Amino acid sequence: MPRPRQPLISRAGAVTAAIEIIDAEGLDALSLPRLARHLNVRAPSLYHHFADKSEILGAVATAVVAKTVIPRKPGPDRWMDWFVQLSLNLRRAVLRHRNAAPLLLQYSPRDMLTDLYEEAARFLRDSGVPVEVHVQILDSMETLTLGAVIAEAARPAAARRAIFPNVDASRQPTLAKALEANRFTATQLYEEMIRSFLYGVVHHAEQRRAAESSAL
Amino acid sequence: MPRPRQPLISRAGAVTAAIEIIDAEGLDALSLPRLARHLNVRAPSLYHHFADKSEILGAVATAVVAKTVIPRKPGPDRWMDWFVQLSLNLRRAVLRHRNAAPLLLQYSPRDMLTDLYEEAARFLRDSGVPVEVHVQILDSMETLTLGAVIAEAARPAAARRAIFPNVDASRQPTLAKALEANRFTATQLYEEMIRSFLYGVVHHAEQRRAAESSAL
DNA sequence: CAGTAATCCTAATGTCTTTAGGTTTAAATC
DNA sequence: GATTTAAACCTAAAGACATTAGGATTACTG
Repeated sequence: MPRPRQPLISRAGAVTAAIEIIDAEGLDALSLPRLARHLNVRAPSLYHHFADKSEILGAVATAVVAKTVIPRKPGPDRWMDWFVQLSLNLRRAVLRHRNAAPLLLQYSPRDMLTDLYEEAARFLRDSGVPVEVHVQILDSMETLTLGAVIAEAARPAAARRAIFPNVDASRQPTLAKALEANRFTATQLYEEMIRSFLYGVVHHAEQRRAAESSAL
Repeated sequence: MPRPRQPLISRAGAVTAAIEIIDAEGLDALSLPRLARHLNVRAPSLYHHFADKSEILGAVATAVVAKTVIPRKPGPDRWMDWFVQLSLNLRRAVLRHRNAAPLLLQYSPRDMLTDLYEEAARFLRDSGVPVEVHVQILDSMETLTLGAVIAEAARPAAARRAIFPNVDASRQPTLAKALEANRFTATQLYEEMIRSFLYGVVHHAEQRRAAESSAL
């Protein structure tokens, strides 16, 4: 076949098609022949636009995370809300393409997010949060958010409704009672996790400061 | 070749060999021919002991998590320490075979851990922690611990020392200062994350209770 | 307008997972 | 103890995949 008037493949188009396949049929279904067929093209042609398959997967990971909405900054007394909202937005973005979530492990978006972290660090500083806990907050927020959302996205469909699957009231009575007493949905559990963590960081840090200064 | 006097393959032996290969050469290096060669055997013979490759991977995931040491219970006033120690032990177990960590996503150990969660729920109850937050604690502890450790294990070797890679002091000055002010190692950050979260859960829950009762 | 580079193709290689079917021996049954 | 059954290995082969080599045609570039 000749070179076409207009390219049949574009990076963006290939990534979009890849995401469609992953969404519809899962990560394992994404093969180069499969992707090529979706683009009315042959598999080897993809190598003119990507070095190899992993480059495609990396681009998919980036595209998924890139759709995260960065919230508007509230006043300095509400900095926690900003982080909570950012986490929720990232969670949404990832869960929109939950089959692609495992890619975020291999193709970490941390490089992509460095500028966002600078912005966040400035926001923390301007909000009066002590600089000693900035890294703790940023690092933990990332592992927490990314880790939780990846783990949640990878959960099989069957186990998605129940928070704990396979709990037998006769064999795990205490756990069963705990499940009855729970009033949170999965999203709320996620938000509470973030919120509790942030609350814990500042208060725990304050405690330690007080203990250290009184020890002098 | 005839049937041997003693089986050449055992499930346990195959799993051990698989872990050795994964440790030494990574997850992608584990193919059935590769595993079979390690056992002085041919690839199709493995199908007499496992239904397919995913069953092997699942067994690997279980074996990795199974080495987690479950700490002895302290007094009820120190229940947080128990959870922190449990998380640290799980982290250790996973990081011992960090290349296998991504398997924990697909082959979740949650089924395996149901009895442990029952034990933990009883411990929470006996320690006087209100039953409404039991599920919150257990669920979050799992996603938090597993998510964080998987994310950390998947981090490329180059980025392992630095907590944030690719930070340029001229382009990200605030973040760079935050990194200077940080006094935690990766393990300590992990422990602090768990501890802050637990601290936050109980205090945040207390706050909400107080707010609700005063609203009556 | 000549030369170079882009964009697609077909063909082929080597690897992988998995199935089919054969052979020998161990275990179970009569 | 003889016979049957099932276990545990094998070779061969099918079908899918990632990737490379090399070729054709057209679009750009000077």
